[in-house]
Order: sequence, then structure tokens, then C-alpha cells
Amino acid sequence: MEKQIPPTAGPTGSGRNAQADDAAGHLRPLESRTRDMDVLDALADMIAKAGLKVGDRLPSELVLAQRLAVGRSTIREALKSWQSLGVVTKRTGSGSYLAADVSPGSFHIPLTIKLEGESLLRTHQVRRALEVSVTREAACNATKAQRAEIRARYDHLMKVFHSGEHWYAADHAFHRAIYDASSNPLFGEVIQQVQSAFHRIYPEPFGTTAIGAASLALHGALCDAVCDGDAERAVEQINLILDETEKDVRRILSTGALGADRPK
Amino acid sequence: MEKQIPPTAGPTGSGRNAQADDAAGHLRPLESRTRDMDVLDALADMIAKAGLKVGDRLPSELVLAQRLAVGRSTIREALKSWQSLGVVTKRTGSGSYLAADVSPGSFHIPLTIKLEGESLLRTHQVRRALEVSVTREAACNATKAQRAEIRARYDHLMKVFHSGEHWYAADHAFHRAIYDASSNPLFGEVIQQVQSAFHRIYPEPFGTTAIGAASLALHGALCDAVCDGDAERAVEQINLILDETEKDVRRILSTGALGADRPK
DNA sequence: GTAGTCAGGCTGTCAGACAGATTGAAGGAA
DNA sequence: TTCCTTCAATCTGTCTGACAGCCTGACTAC
Repeated sequence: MEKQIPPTAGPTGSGRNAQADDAAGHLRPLESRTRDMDVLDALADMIAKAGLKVGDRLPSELVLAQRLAVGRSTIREALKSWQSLGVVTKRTGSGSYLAADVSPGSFHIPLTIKLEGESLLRTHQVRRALEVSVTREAACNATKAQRAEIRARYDHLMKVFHSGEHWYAADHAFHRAIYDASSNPLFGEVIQQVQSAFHRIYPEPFGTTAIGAASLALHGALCDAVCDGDAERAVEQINLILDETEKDVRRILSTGALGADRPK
Repeated sequence: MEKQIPPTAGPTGSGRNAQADDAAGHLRPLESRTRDMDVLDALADMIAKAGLKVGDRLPSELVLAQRLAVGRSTIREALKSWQSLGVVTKRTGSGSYLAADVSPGSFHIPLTIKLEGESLLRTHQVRRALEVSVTREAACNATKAQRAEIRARYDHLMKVFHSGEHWYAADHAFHRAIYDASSNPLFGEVIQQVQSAFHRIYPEPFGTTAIGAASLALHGALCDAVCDGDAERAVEQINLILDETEKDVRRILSTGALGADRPK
């Protein structure tokens, strides 16, 4: 609560030699280039040039070490970094597989979340804040093709729902179409990551029982509003949908279905 | 656009053997317990029991390896994980330092962001969505002590500003007090992480030139509104503040101060 | 009190080794 | 032919030992 910037807190020098302190205040700790970082840069370069896609296998650690002329430990530490950041997945005895886009200029930040009793509700509130914004943007800025895509996704969701199959993926695709239609793809990224955190706490697809014709109707209204470019009505609808979800979350919380869950 | 869940995509089985697919849909890949994870669990336990705080130094790798009866490589890989997740900071020749709270039940998710021309603006838009919500919550739910804290932070900011010293830390502390006053600490976490991404793209404290009496007045109005519990006015003020910031961002973008920046 | 020097501790990196998992191909059975 | 078993090559996970370079604190000189 007190020291916001533990490292490099530095000056705030109050008194003598103020000018020197002031000058030092403009300095930032220069990151000592370690070897792992160089390895990661090289790998990112390799991935781009070789055109590796998500799911593709990377060369073995031994090969990478020999090619880059570094020890295998260094390669392993570099890959460990990417692994914990979700960029690659490692399979013992098999290899390392690309799990996210490493297009030049994409980077990764870690997000720390405390898991407490009401964390489900909290992630949901964060989601709501973002969903409202992204829905408004989508309604205002979507192109014609994007509106068509949204409608197609909704039609598909409706079909899947009525067929009695799993609606989860279709619902996901529908919402994702809305994220994509907003001019800011970052919203979708953050929402999906927050949702993934949500589902890491409570793994069930969740809502399986509650979704029904009512929810589907809300989705339909949302689809119409976004496609019509009616931002206010769209926001209203997404809030209603999120209200339903929140009701589910509260029900889960009250039944205490969430126990000694220890992620990671 | 199609496969939302690349790993474990599984069923969506359309047709025969639907029930079997249905059952499999409830399965999730069980993470093979590797040694690093056990090490991290042990470390988290140690940190909790020893009461280590942010900034404290962890035991040396050698000591940890001997105590846990594992090789130093294993310790190093575990710490590498935490390092890339921002939980610890490593200093060559010195040791590993705790950089984030590892309270039992906190976990971390990676966030992938693509860095493009307008990414500064995009992170700012995400921040706005979250700031608006957190400000509203803070205005509605803050306790008396929290309101007092907010006011104290503002007073401090004003003092620092008028003294001509660096206002960056004080401004940060002021906003953070508002995050803390909302009943949902997750907002603050996400905002700060998004901001950290922002500053990784554009490292300057930024706004150094633009902040002035006008911005300070806006902060004052925000402080008053939150302390009065006037949510609507508070939201209005935070939007005005963010408008100013956004103006700065657009100025930076237009001057092309952002060049071949390659984070990580 | 400031600056130089030095020893001990610690991290970064490498090489070599081995167990266990995985995979794809060879070979045998139906 | 097709399916199943077996097996060897490959790869990751982990450990050990080693050395260079950085950091820290203590001691010393001015």
C-alpha cells in the first residue's frame, strides 16, 4: 500500500543535491540481455521464417542447442519461459509444440489473479466491463461482412441449440464474432484470457442447465441490435445476458460447489 | 476463426456415438505433474509460512536444491517459470527476489498481445473500459477508511506536483487507492497489467509535458466525486482524465515517436 | 566520508549422463 | 490385407559437476 515501486523507487530526494537526484530519476534499470532472451528472439525469427503455425512441432532441444551454439540448458530455460507464458506446450518424450501465434511484434504479459471465495464473481465483473465496451464498439464499427458473420454465427448457434448438441463452442464462436467486429482486437484477447481464468477456477462448461429458450432469445436480440448498429440496445442486451450468467455464478457460489480448488 | 479450442477440441460429435462423445466432452487433459510444479508449490508454501513479502530475497538456488533434494536445474526451471510470469525477479550474482504476492490460491494467466501500429490506443481503450467500471464501484462501495485514503493520496499528489518533483509515483498511488476501494481487486490487477503492457511499448512516463493544473483539477474532481459517493460524476471525471491521456497517445502516434520498438 | 580493493557467495551457462515417455516402423497373427 | 505387438531411435526431464562473471559486504587508504 505504501511502496508502489519497490524497485527503482529511487529519488524523491527532498533536500540537498536535488538536481543530481532529479537527473537520476530519468534513468531506468537497463535490462541485461541474458542468453535466453537471445534464444527466444532467434526462435521467434525462425518460426516466422519457417512459417510454423499453431500446433506445429519445434525442432528438438538438442538440434536447437547445436544450431544456436548454446547449451541445452539455455534452450530449455528459454522454452520454459514460453511454456509458462502459454506460447509453447511441451510433451515429454515428444517435443515442443507451438501453442500461440508468435508473429513478429506479438508479446506476452502475465496476469496475476488471486483465487478467493468470490473470484468467480470478480472475473465475471471484469468480463462485463469489457463486454459492454466491445459490444458498443462492434455495434458502431462493424463492417458489413462482420455483421453478416455475426448473424451467421447466431444462426449456427440456434441450429446447434435446437439440435440438442453442445452449444458451448457455437456460443463461443458467436461472441467471438462480436469481438472481432469491434475495431479493437485487444478486447477479445483480454476477455478470452479472463474467461480462461474463470474456467480454470470452475472447469465446467457451466450454464449447461440454465440456458434455454430465454437466453437464446436474448442472444438473438443482441445479434439484431449489433447488426442494426444500435449500440445502446446492444449494450442493454449484453447486460441482460451477463445478468443471466451472473445469476448462475451466484447459484454456484451459494451451493458451494467450489471447494479446495488449487489451480496450478 | 473456426476452432476456438485448439487443444482438447474434442467432440462436437455430430452423429453416431453421440453419447460417448458427450461423456468425453467432460474430460480435460490432466496435467502430468512435473517436478518443477512440485517445486513451485513447495516454494509458495515456504513463502507463505516464512511470511516473505514483495521485495524479499529467496534462498539461493543451491540452498533450495539441497533442501528440496532436487537438482539445481530443476530449481532454476521452476524459478524461470515464475520469472517469466513476473512473480520473481532474478539478479545475476545476487539472487531471486519476490516481485508479486504468492498468497495461497493466487495463480497466473498469460496474456498475448499483438503489437501493431495502434496498439497504444488499443491498450488505452481497454484501460478506459476497466477504469470506468472500477471508478463506479469505488464510488459506490468504498469504506470510510478507503475514502480517506483516496483523499490522502490526492493531497499527496497535489503536494508532489506543486513541489515540482516527479508526480508519476504519486499519480499511480492515487489511482491505485481507487482500485483498492472498489470491492473487486481484480480490476486493479488487470488495469495495471494492461498498463504495464502499454509502458513496455512506450516506456516513457509519458504525459510529462502535458500534465498541468487542468489535469490536476480533474483529478481533484474525481477524488471529490468518489469520496462523495457520486458514481455518475466520478465516471464523468475519469472519462475526462482518460480523454486527456488519449489525446497524448494520439499525439505520440502522430509524431511517430514509436519506431522499431521490439519488446521482449 | 569517499573511493578503491578483495574475498566469498550467487547466478548464468555449458557438457555429459541416464531414466522414462513417445513414436514410427518392422514383424507377426488373424 | 489388416490389425496388433514389439522394438529401437528419439526426445524430454532431471541430476551432477564445473567455470566465468556479477554482486555484496568488509576492509583499507586517503
